[in-house]
Amino acid sequence: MTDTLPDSYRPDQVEAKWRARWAERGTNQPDLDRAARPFYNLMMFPYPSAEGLHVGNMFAFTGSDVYGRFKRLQGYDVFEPIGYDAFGIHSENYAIKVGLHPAELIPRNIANFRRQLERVGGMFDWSHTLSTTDPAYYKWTQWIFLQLLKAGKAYKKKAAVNWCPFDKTVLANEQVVDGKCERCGTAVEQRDLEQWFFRITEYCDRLLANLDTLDWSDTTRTAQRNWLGRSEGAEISFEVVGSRAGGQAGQPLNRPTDCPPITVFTTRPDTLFGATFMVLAPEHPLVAQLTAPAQAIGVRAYIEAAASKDLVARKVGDREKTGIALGATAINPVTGREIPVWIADYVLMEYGTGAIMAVPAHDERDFEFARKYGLEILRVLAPDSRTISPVSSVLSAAETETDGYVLVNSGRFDGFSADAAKRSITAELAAKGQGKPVVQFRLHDWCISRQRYWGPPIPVIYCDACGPVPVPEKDLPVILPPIEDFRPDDSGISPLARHEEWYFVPCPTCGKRSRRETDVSDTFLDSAWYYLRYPSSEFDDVPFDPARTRKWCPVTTYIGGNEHAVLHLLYSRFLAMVLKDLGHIDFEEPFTRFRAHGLIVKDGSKMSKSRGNVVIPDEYIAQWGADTFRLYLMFLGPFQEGGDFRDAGISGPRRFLERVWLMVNEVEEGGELHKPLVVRWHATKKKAAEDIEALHYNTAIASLMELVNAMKEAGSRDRSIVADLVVMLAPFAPHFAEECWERLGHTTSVSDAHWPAWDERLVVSDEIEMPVQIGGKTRGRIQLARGSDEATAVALAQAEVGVKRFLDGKTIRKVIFVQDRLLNLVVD
RNA sequence: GCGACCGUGGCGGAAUUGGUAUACGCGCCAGACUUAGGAUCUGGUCCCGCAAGGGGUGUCGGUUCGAGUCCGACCGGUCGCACCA
Repeated sequence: MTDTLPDSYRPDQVEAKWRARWAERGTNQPDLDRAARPFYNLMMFPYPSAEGLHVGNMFAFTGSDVYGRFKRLQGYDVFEPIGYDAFGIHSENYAIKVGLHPAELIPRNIANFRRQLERVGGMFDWSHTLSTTDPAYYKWTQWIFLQLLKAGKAYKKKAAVNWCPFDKTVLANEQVVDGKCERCGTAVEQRDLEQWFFRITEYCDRLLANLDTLDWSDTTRTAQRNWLGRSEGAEISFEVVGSRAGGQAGQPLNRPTDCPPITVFTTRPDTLFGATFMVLAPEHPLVAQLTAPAQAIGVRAYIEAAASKDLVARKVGDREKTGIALGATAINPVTGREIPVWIADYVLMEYGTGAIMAVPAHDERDFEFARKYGLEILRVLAPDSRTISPVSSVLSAAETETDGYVLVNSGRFDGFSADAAKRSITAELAAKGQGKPVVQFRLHDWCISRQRYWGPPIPVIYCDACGPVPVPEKDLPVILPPIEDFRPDDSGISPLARHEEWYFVPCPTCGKRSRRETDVSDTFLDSAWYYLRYPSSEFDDVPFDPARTRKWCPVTTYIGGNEHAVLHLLYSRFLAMVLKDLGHIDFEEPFTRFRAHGLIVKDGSKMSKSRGNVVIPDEYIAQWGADTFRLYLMFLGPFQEGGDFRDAGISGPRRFLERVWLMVNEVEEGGELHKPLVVRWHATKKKAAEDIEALHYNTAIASLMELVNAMKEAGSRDRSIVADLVVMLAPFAPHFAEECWERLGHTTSVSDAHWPAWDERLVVSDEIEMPVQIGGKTRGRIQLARGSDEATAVALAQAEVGVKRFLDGKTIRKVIFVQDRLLNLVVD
């Protein structure tokens, strides 16, 4: 056990020694049941790719680890787990590409990840690791699905989905970028499939309201707010005229029919007088009834063309608007005028009611459409009601900047402000039963179905007699069968359906031969609850033990990438709310504090395989050691902003460690310390602590370097200072600090030391060198006692050389004195 | 298009409430020690100028005794979202 290392700093030996000791001693395993001050330090678990951890992962994990180690030095019982988000399309596609089975690849990748994670010195509790692909884990993912199903929060419906013909699977809207599959770049189509959904939209209000209570970075909260997309407005009903009920031919136009009114959602009920036509989404259920016979052929062709596009292509904003009139008219409820009804694919069935009232004068899209098809444009907002002629003014573009405008061409509402008109018009419509105030969200229900292999099977059985039957909890997990032919085909049926022994099962209710659900669930479901599993990972009879969960959850601090600011974090929040409502947990916000880290770039551009600038950390760690590598990553830029990885920079942190190493090995006892060094010492203890708490690791490290520089300058290797330095370095360079700590005579781990206390009276010196400015320009300096207010007198008496000549022939008009900061003499 | 953020030496980056611009590190220059150094140590390093001094934080303007910091306009960049009615 007394591994004697040479006097020169040999990172490879030091790090190997301490890795072994930590494992032997269980240094990084808090007692989860008895911890007095639990601190759950979570980082986003990685997808275990075949390439191994890249520098970006290392940066993120190290930054989180530094924070966890710091909290431990502050006396917390820090639980810092790590695991693997190993299910999902990414693994499956890679497996297909290299012709191996994911079940074979993933364990191999995980082993490699673990080796790297240990090598870099993370304070991970390996006794509580997990992989989402482990049946002991996904058993509970399936259990969660069943709880939602039981509670009516999961449902199945046929829905238009994005279909990637290459990956042969459904994609979430978020996975489609510019009409293309985010993974493979193939153009996405639209298909109708039966899908499982979670009712996240029921939680919109809570998801939004709680944001104000969270200690999260503003950018992340803003992103979530935008994603939820709350807007206030009104639903308005338009009676239909001149349509043909049931699409039958031969009835005269222009007479009321039994067609129900068209309901639209608008945020601008104040512009209702300017609604000169209506537009429905091509999929709108009333389209068939509203289509006049003369238009039937054209309308059908238009609908088919729209359906052949993917859902995202429909949403690309700069596309030219197209549409077709249905040959029906509706009645504007406030003007009584008949306005034509059109369909156009710029109106989306998924938002609002799938129908809009078009106000071309004040909406760019409607304006463009009206221009193209020669529809009436009627201005209803103007700077002043008297300056605008009552007839429609000619506009060259939609007038959308209408702050402070008032209504015109709006009958009895002329002169109303937009806000007043919104209220009044909505109220009037409501009184007539033709409208009501409505709040809309942009968020849709969460589609969790994936027609894929590599995921947890959704635990449902379809029986011809009993219908869909949930798999009984005692039968969980529904094991993902180890089939060889896991490739998806374009049938839209999961590969699992081809596996007959698995596919056909007796109905749990009646025992008849039935079929399993063959869709697997979204990877985001795996990751939406993993934080609950870590503290309880050794329990196999419950997903999360109540006592453990109460002690450790919610997560104290969560650090991760902003790319998950919306989906992962939103889904996790939603699931926590559901689990709380169902009585499984007693909190509804899973992550008390969230911070997003920055991105590491290489030579100014994002690292990517295609650019060929991906940095493999292993080589750097081998050459420089994990401690130097960690220190460098944390020093190269602000953690929350990321930075540029450049080879040259890494030698600085290494030299710094070498210097500290020398000090430790030549440490001196006792001796008197010069005041400036004492001040620097105490100031560093304070500043480094504050900086680490704020995740300003780069400046924390800089302050430690300054302390070392000050010691060198003073020729001091004082034992107390060196010991404090070692402790403060421990979060960044843990193996190094352990070795130094031992050499200083300690037998316990440096991670069980305490962050050095500072004396608040000693963090600033009592002598100040104060700048003296004349007219705002620094002309000299004076020595002054802290707290002194005699700067002016001192400056005039003491600073002849530097200051006086600037005062010759001038009058001092004003004296600006900021205590302990500066003196500014304003002259004429 | 909308939203958020950001422009500081040769480079990565520091700068409490507006208060000595460029901390810390890299690189570079000079010197020392060396058979040697791409090791180590010492000193220097925003620009112009011998100096006194002057200029300087993307550009232009404003507020202020004082602006990297606040306000307005513009230029450039990064990241989200994107026909959301």
